[in-house]
Amino acid sequence: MDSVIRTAVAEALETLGLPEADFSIEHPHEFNHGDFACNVAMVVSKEVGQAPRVIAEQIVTELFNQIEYIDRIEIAGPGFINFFLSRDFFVAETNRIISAGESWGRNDSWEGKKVIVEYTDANPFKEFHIGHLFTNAVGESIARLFMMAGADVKRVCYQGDVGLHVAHAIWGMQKSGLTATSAFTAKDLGKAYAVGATAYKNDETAKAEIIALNKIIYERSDDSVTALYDAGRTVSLEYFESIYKLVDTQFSEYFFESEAAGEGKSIVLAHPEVFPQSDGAYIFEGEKYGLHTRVFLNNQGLPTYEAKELALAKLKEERLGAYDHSVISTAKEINEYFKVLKTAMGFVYPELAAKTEHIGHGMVRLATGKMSSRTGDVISALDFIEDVAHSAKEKMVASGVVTPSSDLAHDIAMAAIKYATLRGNILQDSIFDKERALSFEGDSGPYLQYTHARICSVLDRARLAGIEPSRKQVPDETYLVEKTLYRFEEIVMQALDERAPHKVVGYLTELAAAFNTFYAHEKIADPSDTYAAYKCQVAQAVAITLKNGLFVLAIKAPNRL
RNA sequence: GCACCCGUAGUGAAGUGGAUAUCAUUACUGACUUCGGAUCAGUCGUCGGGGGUUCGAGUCCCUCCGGGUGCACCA
Repeated sequence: MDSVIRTAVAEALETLGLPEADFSIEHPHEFNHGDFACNVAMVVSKEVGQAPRVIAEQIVTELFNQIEYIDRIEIAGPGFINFFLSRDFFVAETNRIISAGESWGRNDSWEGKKVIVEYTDANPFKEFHIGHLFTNAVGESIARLFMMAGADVKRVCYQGDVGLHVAHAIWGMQKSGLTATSAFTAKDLGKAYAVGATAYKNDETAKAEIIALNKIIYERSDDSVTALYDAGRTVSLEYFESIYKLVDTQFSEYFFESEAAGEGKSIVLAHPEVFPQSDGAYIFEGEKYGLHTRVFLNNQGLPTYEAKELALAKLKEERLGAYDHSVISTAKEINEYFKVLKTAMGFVYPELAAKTEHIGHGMVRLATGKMSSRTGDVISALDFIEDVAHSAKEKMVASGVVTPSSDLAHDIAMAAIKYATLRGNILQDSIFDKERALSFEGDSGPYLQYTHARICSVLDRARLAGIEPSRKQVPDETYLVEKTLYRFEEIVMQALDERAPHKVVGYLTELAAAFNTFYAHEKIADPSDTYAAYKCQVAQAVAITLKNGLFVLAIKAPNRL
C-alpha cells in the first residue's frame, strides 16, 4: 500500500511541475493522523520557495479520489499529508489474513535461497547458562525470520569440545575424583571446570599440568584421559539436547571444534603469505587492515578458535551444500576478533567470506557484574527455566487449574523468557532480572499467549452459538485493532532486514493490547448482535497474527492456558 | 592508551531526521447481574552536559562526562 501511495505522490509532483524529491511514506504515531503520512511538502518547500501547507494542498487536490482504498486525505501539522484507508481495505485485509492462515506474514524475499544460521554454540564441559539462552533466542528468531522470507534455513550449532577450557574441566574432574564410570552430572562438570580454571590462573604447577593435558586430549594419547573426556562429552551433550528441546530449537547439523581443528591447521599452513610466523606462532597481521593481530596457530602448533572457524566455513559448505548466506550469531565480545577472522577469510575463501555475516548481540549481565563460568558465577539456564515454570504452575493453580500440565508450564515459562530476552534491541546488553521474568503481567510473553488463548476461547463459544466468522455484515466504524493487523507483513520484513526481532515483539504487544481494548469494549460472541460474525472474523485474524508472530519468536501459542 | 557499542520517567524498554517523545512496571484511583481479571480505563513521572548541521534533532556531526566490550598464543 505504501508503494501505491508513493507512486501516486511522485506522479502528482510531476503533473504539478514540482521537483522530484526524496520523501517518506510512513505510519504516523497516532491513528488520528491517518494510516500513512507523507512529508513530501516539507521536503520540496524550500526548493520551490512556497510554504509546505500550500504545496500540500496542491498535491492533495491532485490526488483526490485517485488512490484505491484511500478515502480521505488531510493536511496536518507543519505540512504532513495524511492518508486514511477505507473501510473496505480493512475488511479485505481480515479476509486475506484468514485465507492465508499459517502463511500469513510470509514473504518471498529469500525464496529459493539457502541460509545457514549458526548460534547457541555452547561449549561442552561448561555450564549452559542464561547467556546461552539469550544467544539461542536471538539466533532462533533470526532463523525463523529467514524462514518467513522463504529461505531454506539450516540451523547449525558449533560446539567447542576441545581446547584449553576442556583441559580445565578434565583437570578439575581428576582433582575432584570423578572417573569415566562414576555417575556425574553436567553440573559436576561445570564445577570441575571452575576448579581447573581457578587453578590455572593461580597455580603455576597446575597451569603446566593443564597445558600438558590439553595436548594429551588432542592427541588421545592417554587411555584414562580419553575415557574421562569421552564420558564427560557425552554427559554434556545430552544435557544440552534436553535444553534445546525446551527452547524449541532443532539443529540440522552439529559441528565440533575437534572436527575443525585439523583442517584449520592445514589451511593456515597452506597460506604462509597470509599467516606469517611470529614467536613460534602463526598469526594474521590485522594492523595492515586497521584491525589487530590475532594468533591462528599457537606456539605448540595447536589451532586457536580463529583457525577452526576458518575451517568451519568450508565444513558447512561440504555438509550442507552450497549456501547463499551464512549468519553467525554470538555475543558481541568477539566482534573485533570476528572482523579479523573475516578479513583473513577473505584471502583464503573470498567467496565464502563475502556471504558470511556476524551478528554480535549484547550480553546478559548480572546485577553484580559479568557472569563468569571460570569462577562458577553463572546462572544455569535449566535452573532458571525450572524456576519460571514453577511460577507459571502456581499462577495456573491460582486461576483454577486443578492439575497444571508441566508441558504447558514450560511453554509459558519459555514465553516469558524469550519475550524478556527479545523485547529490546539485541545489540544492547541486558541485566538479568529474575523478579521481572517471574511476572506475567503487562508486557510479557504470557500476556501474548493469554490473549491468543482468550480469542480461541471466545471463538469456541461463538461457534457453539452458531456464529462463524464472516464479513457479510460489517459495522461502519473500523476498530483500532483492525488498523494494526495488516502491518504484520511489513513488520516481519523489516525485522529481518534490520536483524531486529524486537520489532516483532513490540508489534505483537501492540496488537494484543489493541485486541484487549476491543474485547473490553465490544461483546464479540453475542448472538443478538448483527455484527457478531464480523467481530469473530477480526478476532480470528488477530489470533492467526499472534500465533504466526509468536512462531517467529519461537514461542508456543496454546489454545488454553 | 587505542578501537567499537551504549546513556530516554524510580525501574526495564520503544522511537527508518518529523506532528503533543510511546509502552510496560512501580505508587495511587476506578471497572465484572456481561464472551478467561495473566484483562481494561485513569492519575503521577523522562531524552547525561555543552556546542553545531537542518524548515524540523532523542535520532546526524564535534566535544565533555558516565557505563560496557575488545586489544598475541582462551573461546
